[in-house]
Amino acid sequence: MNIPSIAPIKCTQCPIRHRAVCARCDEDELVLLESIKSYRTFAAGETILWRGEPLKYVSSVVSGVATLSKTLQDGRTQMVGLLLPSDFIGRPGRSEIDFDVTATVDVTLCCFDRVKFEKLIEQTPHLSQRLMELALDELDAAREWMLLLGRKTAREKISTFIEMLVQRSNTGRDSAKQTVSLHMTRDQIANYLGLTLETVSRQFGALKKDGIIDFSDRHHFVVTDLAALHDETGDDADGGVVI
Amino acid sequence: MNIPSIAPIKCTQCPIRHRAVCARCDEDELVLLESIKSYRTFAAGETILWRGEPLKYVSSVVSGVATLSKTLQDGRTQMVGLLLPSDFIGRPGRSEIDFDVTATVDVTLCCFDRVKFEKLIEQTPHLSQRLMELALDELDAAREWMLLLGRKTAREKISTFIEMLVQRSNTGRDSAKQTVSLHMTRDQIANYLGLTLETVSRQFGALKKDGIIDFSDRHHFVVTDLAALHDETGDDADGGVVI
DNA sequence: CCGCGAGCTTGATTTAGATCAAAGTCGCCA
DNA sequence: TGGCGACTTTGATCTAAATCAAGCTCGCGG
Repeated sequence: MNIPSIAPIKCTQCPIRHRAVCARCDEDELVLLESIKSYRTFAAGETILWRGEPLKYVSSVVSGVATLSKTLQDGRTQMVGLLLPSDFIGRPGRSEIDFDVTATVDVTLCCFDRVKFEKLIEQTPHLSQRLMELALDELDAAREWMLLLGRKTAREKISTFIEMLVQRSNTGRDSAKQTVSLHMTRDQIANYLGLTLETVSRQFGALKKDGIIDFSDRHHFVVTDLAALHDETGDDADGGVVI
Repeated sequence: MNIPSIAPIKCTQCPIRHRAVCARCDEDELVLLESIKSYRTFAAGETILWRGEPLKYVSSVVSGVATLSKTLQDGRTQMVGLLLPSDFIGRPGRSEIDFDVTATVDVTLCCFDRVKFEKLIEQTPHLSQRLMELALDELDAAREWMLLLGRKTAREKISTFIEMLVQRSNTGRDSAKQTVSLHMTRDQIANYLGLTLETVSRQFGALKKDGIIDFSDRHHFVVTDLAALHDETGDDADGGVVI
């Protein structure tokens, strides 16, 4: 549990300044936010929030990756969201959330006192506008995932997952063969895709055998044939981009 | 195609006034909305919007039921949302949507010119605040559905679906045995639950045989044992409500 | 350097739900 | 009033993925 305690960053120098809930805020608004913010860190594996726990803070992910998951009576669980830097946790106007939030790698959060944040939202259109955008983006992602969970085969699920990782790691740079890192265990991937860990393992094996991906070790691989990968996702041409 | 052409209603007398995107607006703001609104009706079965089609309007459902659905290359489809009165269609800042919207029964929409609505949002915090709430509510529903699609068995899916219908039809009144109406065909239900229509039919049959529900005809039934129904959903006690 | 344990792979078997295939029901229009 | 077509039920069979069951790999602490 040796978590590096990060010194609070000035909002103006914050790495997620232009994408987080504060993206549209001007200098004056940032000052107000700055006055109610504090940083918190969580080690990989730690639970950030339990389902039903009273929400003292809402927050933005500054660094790391966290997951949202829901559980049935008998313990079956389904991941219902993946939080990356700039994503928002919590919702104004509700004092608890209906899923668990867990850090998959070390996570740093920028936390705002929930009640104060709610008051700020009433007075700061830039905040509610941005939060609306973030919520609508997440809604789009959730719907894409519903299609995957409801209708895709195991191979299509894994291919879609890999394609998503590639798109995420292609941050602007040339889209040539890049090594993709899996920060999640097979079990977590299974949880995300609505599969079992054995099926995940078998499908990775099959894609490797078919010459579509190539593992260097269990957590790193290269996509050797992006077009073939896309064909395996079941999505129609260029998912979403209009021709 | 004999759609009753509804005369535009004054916002102040609108049945969804207190729940739709305009819920938080004051009298002055309503006047502005009224100036850019128009009504449109769609017959049962008609497509309201095609995926990728340029969005000229955003709108609120005034009456009827519409579905959002996504389709894979080979035609498999998954419903990703159910729109009831007061739900919102479209998103400011994006000129198209990534799913089809279809009327399941006759639908009336209150439409706003998209570009004008976007400008109004910039100046009207009450609109973006409400739209944020609506989006967050839908996001909660989508996540609940992801759990269902990813992890529930056919019987659990059908039971959850029925429980949802009961909760919707219990509008305040005493929760005694009420007749529940299915406005959807078996095929549409299958689409919603990530099943096939045969499985839906068999599970309805099984629940009837087990004395949990009782059909009067194919589209109307009574839940004879609500507690037993809940036990079949796989959810833990009282789904979401804290004790 | 060894051994332990978490995570992963691989194989055998089972099963829930899909798929394929009739036949039954019912509203509706001619 | 009869028959067509959309919707539904029911049955037989098939199959993708779950489940059950060993082993394997590899990083880490003693």
